[in-house]
Amino acid sequence: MKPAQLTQTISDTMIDLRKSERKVAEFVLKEPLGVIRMRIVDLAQQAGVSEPTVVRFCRAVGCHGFQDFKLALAQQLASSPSYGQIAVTDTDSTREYTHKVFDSTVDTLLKLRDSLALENLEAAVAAICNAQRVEFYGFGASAAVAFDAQHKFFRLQITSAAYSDPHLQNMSATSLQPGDVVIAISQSGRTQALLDSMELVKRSGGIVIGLAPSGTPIAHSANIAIEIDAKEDIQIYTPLSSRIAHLAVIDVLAIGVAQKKGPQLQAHLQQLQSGLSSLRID
Amino acid sequence: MKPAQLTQTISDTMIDLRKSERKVAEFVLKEPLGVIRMRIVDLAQQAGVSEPTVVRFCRAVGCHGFQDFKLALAQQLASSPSYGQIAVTDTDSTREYTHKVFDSTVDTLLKLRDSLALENLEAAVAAICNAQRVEFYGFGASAAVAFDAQHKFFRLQITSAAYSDPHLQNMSATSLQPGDVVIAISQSGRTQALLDSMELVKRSGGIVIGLAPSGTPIAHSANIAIEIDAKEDIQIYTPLSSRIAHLAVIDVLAIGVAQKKGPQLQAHLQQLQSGLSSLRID
DNA sequence: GCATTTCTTGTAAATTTTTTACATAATTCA
DNA sequence: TGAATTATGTAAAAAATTTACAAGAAATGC
Repeated sequence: MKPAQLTQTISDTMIDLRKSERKVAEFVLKEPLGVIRMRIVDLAQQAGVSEPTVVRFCRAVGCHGFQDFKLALAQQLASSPSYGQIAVTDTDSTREYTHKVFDSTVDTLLKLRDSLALENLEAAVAAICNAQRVEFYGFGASAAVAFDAQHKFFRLQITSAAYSDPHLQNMSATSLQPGDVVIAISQSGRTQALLDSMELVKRSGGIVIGLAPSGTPIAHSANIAIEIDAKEDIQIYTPLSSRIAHLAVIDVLAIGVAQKKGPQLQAHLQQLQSGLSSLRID
Repeated sequence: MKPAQLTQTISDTMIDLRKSERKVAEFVLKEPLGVIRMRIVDLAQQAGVSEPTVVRFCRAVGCHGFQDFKLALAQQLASSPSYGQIAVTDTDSTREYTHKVFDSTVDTLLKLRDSLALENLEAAVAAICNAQRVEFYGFGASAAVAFDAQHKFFRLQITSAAYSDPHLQNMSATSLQPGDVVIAISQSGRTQALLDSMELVKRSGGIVIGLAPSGTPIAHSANIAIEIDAKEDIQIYTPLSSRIAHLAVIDVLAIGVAQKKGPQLQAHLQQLQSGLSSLRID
């Protein structure tokens, strides 16, 4: 019924439109973000046509009326915030680049949310719950993610460790028991040393969960691949959003495990909390 | 400005609402998908209240009026298909909590984006650019943030270190030169050991940038406070979103520094990139 | 426990916004 | 070029939203 991509429909319908309706179409495509806050009179004026023409345009693109049209447009724009150009330039003000950093991060997260393979997540959660030991391997920016993950899972009463040193990884990998889990984290998906460690894990009978971009060697090599295709900012600084994307996925795994472990955990966490409070001041 | 996750806002605001407004809130949360196609009369009737009450409800949750409210709701639903009526399947609960993690993270980020004190960010960037050394201190979950930050700033050709050990922090703090910068990261804002380290830094003439919730001792004690009030998930696990919020702020700082350092950096980063590629496979 | 004040909520009116009806202008085709 | 057709705008009607206000409920003080 409702076209998923309204702007697409508008482009497609364009040739069938009358001259003044086309003016409306062009204006909408040029400034879709502005349109969703406009009244019909504003849009009519700005497009240089009369109000009924706007209504006729809305009907022509398959909507029931103007309100209906705005709603559909708003929905489309909500799912692709990238409509507003996100790229930090030299001349950006503090406010601008702050917004851009947040917006692009949010954008990455929303896209990732909808592209995650749920069955792999479930498999990963199940594997983690069954493991005696859970370890996190990562280098560079992924090392910080690994340590964060370790901290988080440790709190969930899971024996976990994080290694960012290939020697330590190798040593630990060879001592794993069948069923133990290693989560290999890589933003590039192509780190040779990590692949080597993964090989050792698999030889020990361990299960490797890979957090890496799809189609990369690490995603292929993992027993359970959680593919994370965060749009890399190739500019000034590397793994920015992708790192946060990885953390979010770790969070999802942690929640999944927490849910599975159930209420036994609650008591433990409360205890932990009271222990921590002695380190804090009022 | 506009709440990203309207339903979240509605839940949060619920306690402040009057009885009949709450009826509207409950109805909206129960059937959000239906509401976006309703007129104000329909919603009023179905919720069992009068039309002005609906308008008052819309205002109470931060919208300008009913239309505005519907628009915001539509936008959220467009980006959270989980709200759509989907038959309960085996994968559904996974889907649900996955969405919750992402949605609440996004929510936190957007709220933070609009509440950051820009002038403090600018002051922080300026301080970092002037420093000979930049160090990151944090414990627990904030330790991972500190290491991530260290990694990021190191790439920007800034002599940086990260310590999550109070002894190392103290030793390093006493050896700082005036003008050097320490970024103290705390999700609680009340870690005693961190406050002690900060005191030492200040005695050495160093500048302390504090990343902590507003109104906390660490925020007060810092020379430049960047207040981060991420809604803590009191549930199963602690610092979840707040940790990502801290990372995002670090990103903003890094961008700010990168921008100030200007193009001289570009060449350096390219060099770095080619160096890294030897560690990766094709 | 009653009177007074304050806060809630609905009714009805006013305003705003959208849509329809119709007339005029523009275009097409013979 | 002129009749027919289509396109567009004007103005009025309808619909929807918002405001003003009054009645009712709850809370507070005496």
